[in-house]
Amino acid sequence: MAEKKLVEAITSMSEDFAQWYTDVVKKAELIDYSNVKGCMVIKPAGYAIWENIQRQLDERFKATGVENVYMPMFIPESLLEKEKDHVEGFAPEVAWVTHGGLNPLQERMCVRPTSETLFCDFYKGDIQSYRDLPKVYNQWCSVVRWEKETRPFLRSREFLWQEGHTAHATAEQAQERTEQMLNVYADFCEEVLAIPVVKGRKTEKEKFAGAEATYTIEALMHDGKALQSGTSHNFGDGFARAFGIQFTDKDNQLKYVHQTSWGMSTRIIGAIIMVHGDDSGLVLPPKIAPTQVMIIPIQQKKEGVLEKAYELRDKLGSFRVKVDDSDKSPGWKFSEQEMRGIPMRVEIGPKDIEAGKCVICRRDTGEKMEVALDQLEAKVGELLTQIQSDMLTRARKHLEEHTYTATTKEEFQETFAQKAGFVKAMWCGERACEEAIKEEMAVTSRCMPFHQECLSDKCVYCGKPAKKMVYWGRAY
RNA sequence: CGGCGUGUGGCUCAGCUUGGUAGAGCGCUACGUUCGGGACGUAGAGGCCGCAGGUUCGAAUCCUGUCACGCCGACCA
Repeated sequence: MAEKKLVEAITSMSEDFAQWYTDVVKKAELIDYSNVKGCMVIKPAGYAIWENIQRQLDERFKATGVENVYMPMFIPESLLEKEKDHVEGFAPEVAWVTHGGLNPLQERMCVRPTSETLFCDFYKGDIQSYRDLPKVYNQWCSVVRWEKETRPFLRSREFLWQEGHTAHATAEQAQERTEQMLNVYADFCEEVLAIPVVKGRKTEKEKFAGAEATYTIEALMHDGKALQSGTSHNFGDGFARAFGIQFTDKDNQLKYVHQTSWGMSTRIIGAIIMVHGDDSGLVLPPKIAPTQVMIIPIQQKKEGVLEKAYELRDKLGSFRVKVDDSDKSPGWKFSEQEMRGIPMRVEIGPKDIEAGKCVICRRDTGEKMEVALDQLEAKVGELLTQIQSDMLTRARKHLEEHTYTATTKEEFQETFAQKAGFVKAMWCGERACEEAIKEEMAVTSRCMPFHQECLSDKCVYCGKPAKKMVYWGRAY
């Protein structure tokens, strides 16, 4: 992290974390607020991050056999209503289309809040035989949920995401796909975004409307709040029964398919900001940064300086490099590069050219060093790799240092009163108990991790026999 | 949905109490000097004061209504 605060315009994290977040989002020019409440304008710097996420995630999907499709953005009311739990979960937050031009519609349609019902309606006609299975489809699209309180990336009324929807012949295959995709998300977060996550299963209370089981990856933000960063659901044959999606199996029996769905959204950009950012602005992991290296010429009007800068850019052609040749002062450009989170900076001026070297500076640590021009390419490659891995190490340390345990109710309350982070504690498995915890302490169960530990044999809250260890926390 | 608050150049805001015909800083444009941590000078462009009524000789300012946005709560992946 940079030693001192270099940019006055950004509120420091310790002063007001929410304001810091808003300042970073604006100063890094990721978005602009629009005149449509709860909807944001994603600007080039923000959209380029999303494009990198899309490209790298899509490659990982395709490697597991996923095919992309596109579904309608409208859902007729009768279709949305077919699965009871699902409609109950989403009805309070859908936007309705009631007119076509000047005429009222016979049946109103909602703008998709998620597309399970559309995929089910499609699969119903498209699947007849076991030979048609599995279906492993995904779509990149936007969805609409009429949120009352909105924040850039974290919760907006329209957001971009991908939603995968699969249909399988057996429950085992569906479960396997559910876990496979959760692992794709977790690996992507750690390897590309340098964000460590906790993998686990949601409780009944927190699971997706209509799912049999919901799995999640939970990340910990710098302020100690949790952010659900990706989900994967196993629907069993619930939707198949509601929609009548049947196939004839090898044994000539008519059976219902088993389905899954999984998604990751632009919300993950909020996680990148809140996991890696510092008081000078955004800090992007090299693998996701639209620009990895910014070359800043010093005294660029002096003969040969700009030419040298362009020459270095061409020499660094295997990375994503830009030259800031605007007529701002160097100090301005430094701040700009820092606010935007560009991982590395190269300074090149007349003195450097004469000495055959340049100055490079890491965004994550602020460390500056001199490098001979003929070693620049190797050094940049080496440092970008180092930054990526250091960022993950730092984030992992933060996660570990802000994960606490509690075995008694007093300890549980005390920890949340004094610390911000995850608290691992045993739970009896009863919904009423979970609700009481939320009511009394304003924390929710984040997940029941795959890596279970036995901290005690009693529920941390009610003292009844414990069934699961749960990660608890305050969430975005 | 409930409580509070705010609408004045692109942005942040002053002016409103006590009506007299719109200001500052930043940003923007042009030219020049600068350039190793947000440089400076000179000249310039840009606003029917959220909207609609009303009071008045005269309204950014007073009155009524309305719309939008923000924050806090409730709800919510």
